[in-house]
Amino acid sequence: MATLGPRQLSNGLEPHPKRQRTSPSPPPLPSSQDGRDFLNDCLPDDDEDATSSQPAMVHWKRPPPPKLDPSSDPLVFQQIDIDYYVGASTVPGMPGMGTGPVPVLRMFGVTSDGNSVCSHIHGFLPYFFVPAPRDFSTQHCATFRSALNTAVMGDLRSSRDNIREAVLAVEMCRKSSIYGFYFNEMSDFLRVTVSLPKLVAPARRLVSCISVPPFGQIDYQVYEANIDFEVRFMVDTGVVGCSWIELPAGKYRFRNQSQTCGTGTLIGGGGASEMKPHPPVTRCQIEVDVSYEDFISHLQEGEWQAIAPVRILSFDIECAAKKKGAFPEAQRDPVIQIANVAVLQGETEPFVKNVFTLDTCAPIAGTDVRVFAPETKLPKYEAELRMSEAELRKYEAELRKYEAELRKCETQLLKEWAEFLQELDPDIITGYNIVNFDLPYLLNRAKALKVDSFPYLGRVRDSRTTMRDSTFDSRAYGKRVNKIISIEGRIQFDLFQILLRDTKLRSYTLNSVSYHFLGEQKEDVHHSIITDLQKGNEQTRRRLAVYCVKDAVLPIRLLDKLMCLINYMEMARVTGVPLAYVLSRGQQIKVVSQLLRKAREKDLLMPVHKSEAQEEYAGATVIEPSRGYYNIPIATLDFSSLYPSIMQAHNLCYTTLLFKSTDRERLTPDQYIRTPSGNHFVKSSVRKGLLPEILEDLLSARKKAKAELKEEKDSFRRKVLDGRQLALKLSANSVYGFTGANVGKLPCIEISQSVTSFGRQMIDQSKNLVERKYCVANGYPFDAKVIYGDTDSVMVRFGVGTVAESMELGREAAEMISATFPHPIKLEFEKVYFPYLLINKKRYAGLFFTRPETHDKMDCKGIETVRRDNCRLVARLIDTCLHKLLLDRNQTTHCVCQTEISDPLQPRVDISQLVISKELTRTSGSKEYATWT
DNA sequence: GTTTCTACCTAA
DNA sequence: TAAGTTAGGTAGAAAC
Repeated sequence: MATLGPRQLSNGLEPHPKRQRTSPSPPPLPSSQDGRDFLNDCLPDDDEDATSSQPAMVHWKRPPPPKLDPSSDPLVFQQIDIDYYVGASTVPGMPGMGTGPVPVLRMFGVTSDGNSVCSHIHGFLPYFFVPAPRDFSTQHCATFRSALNTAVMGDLRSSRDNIREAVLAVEMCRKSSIYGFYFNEMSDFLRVTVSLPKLVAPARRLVSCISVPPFGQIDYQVYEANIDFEVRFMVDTGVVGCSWIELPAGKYRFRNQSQTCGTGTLIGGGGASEMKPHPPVTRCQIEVDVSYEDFISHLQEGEWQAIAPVRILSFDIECAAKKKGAFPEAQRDPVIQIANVAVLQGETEPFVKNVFTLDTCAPIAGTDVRVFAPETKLPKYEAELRMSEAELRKYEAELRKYEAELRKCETQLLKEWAEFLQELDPDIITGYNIVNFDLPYLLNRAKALKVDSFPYLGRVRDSRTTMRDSTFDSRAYGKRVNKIISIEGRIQFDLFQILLRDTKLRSYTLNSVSYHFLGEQKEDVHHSIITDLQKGNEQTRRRLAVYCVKDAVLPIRLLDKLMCLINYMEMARVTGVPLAYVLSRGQQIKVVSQLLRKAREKDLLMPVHKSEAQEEYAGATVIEPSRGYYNIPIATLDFSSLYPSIMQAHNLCYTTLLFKSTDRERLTPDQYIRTPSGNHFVKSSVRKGLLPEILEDLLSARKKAKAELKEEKDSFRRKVLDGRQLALKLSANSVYGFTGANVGKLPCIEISQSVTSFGRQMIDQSKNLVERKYCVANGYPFDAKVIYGDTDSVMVRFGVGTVAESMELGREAAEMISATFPHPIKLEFEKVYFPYLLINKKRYAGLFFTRPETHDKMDCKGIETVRRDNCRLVARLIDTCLHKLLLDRNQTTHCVCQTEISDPLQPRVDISQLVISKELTRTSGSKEYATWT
């Protein structure tokens, strides 16, 4: 699938009419302190074309959409956002027709030619299940529906919003619960369909309150009543996040290409009643209607793995506080600049680079400067003492006039920026902290200036962009307070939030992040001088604009380097959730999405979990460390993907869990297992668990990523592939976490405690096996000893003196031990540490060898050097100590240490006793000093 | 002056 | 509403 190049983009497009080139030949760029023009690195110069009246970076409209004939041409696009709205019923032959408002799903996406698409999807309705009462039959469905409908409608009272029917259908079906093994037997369930997603909650609550004769009131366990509507839809229609969607010819209907769809066929089957086409409601180039039963979601194979030429806009704003150095307030302080950079996914050069400036600004090479300047100039201010009263009054009047004009300019700037955004029509909006700063500031500022046309940044024309606060509290990510900004159809891909989620850095300023990932500093304009630069002249404002543009360029470059978009799209595809979920939600929803898909294939239902206080359960073993400095090689053996492999090997799943001893009695002993924690599960020969299947999928995807990693030469792309395989591993690991999630969608302590109990048993067994085999009694020169181990690893001192010998024994031992465990459990030799400093549980360091010749790196775990809750100086000091201890063993320091390390096997040096008194840490100039004892 | 609890962060 | 897990080190405050 070819991506769209800039050449095609500009084809036939006029430059933006409002744009005025500020100068035909830009003056020289200002230089940074070291004399190097730091911007040349990222801003391509278009000087060669300086005399042209159509400079680069001004064509931002999308290519014109092709003329499609819906009766013969399919419409194919990559969907990037899915949501729903409540609208009037439009599709004939669907349940709920004519009963009032119905939910309509919406897919936003991009075609391979770079056209934006919105597809309204009709006819899909929310539902949930309850077990059918004993002796229930189809003839009872109507009574049941009516009783529940009455209850829900009564519950709605004043908030009915024209809803005429709440419960649309009650049907019988054969299903089984996912939770527990019931001999593969199906039983009768009732599928309750309601007219709107928001009615699921009251219906689910009231279903246990109604009395349906002759069954009476029943306290139902409800199933799948807690599934997000989008996820429900995607699971049922086989759509995964960011998949390619094909609307076959004859199955969809245009809203905005009246010239090509004059007599389009009706959606939902050849009824005689010709429908009037709906007018378009979005700003997408192609807007269509389709039935939820009539589209194809392509599996991510072959050409359907491609990524459409998605438009990414990065922007950054500058605002100037009235008071120097104060934090700007949108109520009072103006937005003085907005820089915008746009690229197509897959390309490195931006096709738009501009900056909106309040007041004049000198030209910047390669950047379209759009000036919003007042006619009058800022009046010259002389020191008060020198001005006469008349002069002062005149000055103040001029100042007021100037400021009023400036306000008008700012209003215009905001207005035109919103228009620019709509014309550019980005699929992805990025930047640095845009969600919690730039966007709220712009929205608040537009409100303060009464720019009524501003807060319409989404793709739905009349839908206002709104803001609200939300808190995200998870044990894994901690508590986070964020703004939620509604920009329908565009994904807010805030790089700051992404880095906060995916990385653990000491500092998250754009500057330090750029340095960390791009090896490049951005020279910060300190916020205290922004106001002065703005109050200066067109050159000082230009300087500010250059920084502003750079702040918009950097997120794009970071996004590209870290391959964030691709990785997130991959994650959405693998786990099946919408792209936006990967950014804004936790791990659980991904597991739920996968679980629901697998369950659906087998007619299994997920119960709604009633949250009650869960018991705590035991986790992993940490082998008591034999603390010390080891001057001989230590081999490390690891179980790869321990918990996932345990779940696979022992078929641990909701669907294989045996609750009652009476159930076990119906099985032969070879049909089930007892886990070390005393729980029982049927073997895969009886029924294969869903969780093991999901894990197989994830781990095979990981294998693929690792294979690609092996082929990849570019070091940064290697890191990215490494990141992907790590993400898949994390996803696989979170399957275990999901079953143990205390406040979760479906915790199952039997599974999680069985997993950890197997793990404990395995690490014990590995320790025993290796120590029992590699001993003097068996003819080996030394008694091997496991000096440490944590969860899935054992560190073995074989006693041999060389890395090569240690590796040889390590490989052999790993193979020997692996053979004692069922597939796919595998203990692998991973590395040798030599020398190795074992300080404490979860605190150690060593030189890391994967080949006998040279060490790969110095590996530090849990020590101050890798922790972020101490000052950098402490980390550096400890790092130096570790270098001296591990690397310069025969240097001066060695002597210092040597007095304490007489016998390498007898620990003397305990680095944890190096106490650093942080109070004595001080800073002088650019250097830090520490006093330590 | 010791023990206990809490916050924070990391290992796996 | 939605939020992966337990084990465990270290530092400093609070409790005894």
